[in-house]
Amino acid sequence: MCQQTRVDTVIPYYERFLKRFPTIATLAKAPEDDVLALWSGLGYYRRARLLHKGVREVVSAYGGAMPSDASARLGLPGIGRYTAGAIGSIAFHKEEPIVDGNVKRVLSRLFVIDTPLGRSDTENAFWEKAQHLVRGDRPGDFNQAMMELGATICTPTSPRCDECPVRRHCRAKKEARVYELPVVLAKKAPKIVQVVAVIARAVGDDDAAWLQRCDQALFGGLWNLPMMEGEGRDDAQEALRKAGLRGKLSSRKIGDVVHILSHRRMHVEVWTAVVTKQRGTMTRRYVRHKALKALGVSRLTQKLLATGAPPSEESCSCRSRRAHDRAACG
DNA sequence: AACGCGGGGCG
DNA sequence: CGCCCAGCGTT
Repeated sequence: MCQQTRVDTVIPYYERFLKRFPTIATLAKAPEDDVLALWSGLGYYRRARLLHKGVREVVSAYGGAMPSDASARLGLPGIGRYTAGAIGSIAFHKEEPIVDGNVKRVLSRLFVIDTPLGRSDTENAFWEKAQHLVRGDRPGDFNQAMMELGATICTPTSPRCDECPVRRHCRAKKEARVYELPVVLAKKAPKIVQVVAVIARAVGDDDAAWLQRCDQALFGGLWNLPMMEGEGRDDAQEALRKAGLRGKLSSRKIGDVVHILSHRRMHVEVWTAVVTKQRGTMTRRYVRHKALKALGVSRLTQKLLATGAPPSEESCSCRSRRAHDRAACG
């Protein structure tokens, strides 16, 4: 969960997740929908799918116990250098390094590593330094201390060098280059995408909306509304058709939603439709609002569904459940 | 060696 | 509004 996501954001998800899946066995046994349901809103949903896949492999290939061997760990889905090192150093007390965003900042300053982040030579330099430093009988504590140092003292914009326990060893401080490190390359501007989405309800049943589980890269494994790139009524109609639905589209869009991702800026037109009743399949079906929390759903989908339901008092914990369900599905 | 992949909180 | 976060897998 902590891959590219702040610890403070993760904590409530983590608590809920471990309450529901306290062991490798329970997680391995669970359907993917259950796993994604608890991940909903956290983002980077591939992490959840890889975790699930990895845990199943731990069961099938290693008898349900995380392998202590480093290369075996690295071979598991979802486990890269960082996670392998975290497990190795913290769980197995092995002298394995950890390099995360915090550690990169600390090391780049400590040793003046001034090549750009993300470049392989730069990244290798970090791992080499970290590997060299993690010596002793408490590698887990050392690694966590490095991350903590980066999180609390050696911060991106306002480092507190006067309080830094390793200030005397810091080459960047000595050379007054702390503020120029690490070197971050300019990131590409997010691509703007115009999208139409349709909240489709069956005739005589306004309590459920048609969702389909997509497997493509964006929001893979999650349940989404019929959606496609485009704008206007014709494209909304096309989205409905592509979803395999027949029915009447609303005369106008009912709203617009802007959704910001790190690499995309999505402008979404929200339409509604009343469609002929239809049986669902494994990957597409009507979902009642109450059943929504049992499935993986992105924030975007939550926003889109909420567009048809102006918040009465509180957004989620309504007293009148039925009215809320009805409203939230358009 | 680059790039795609969410979402939120803070300056 | 921009930045960056206890990264990983794919191309």
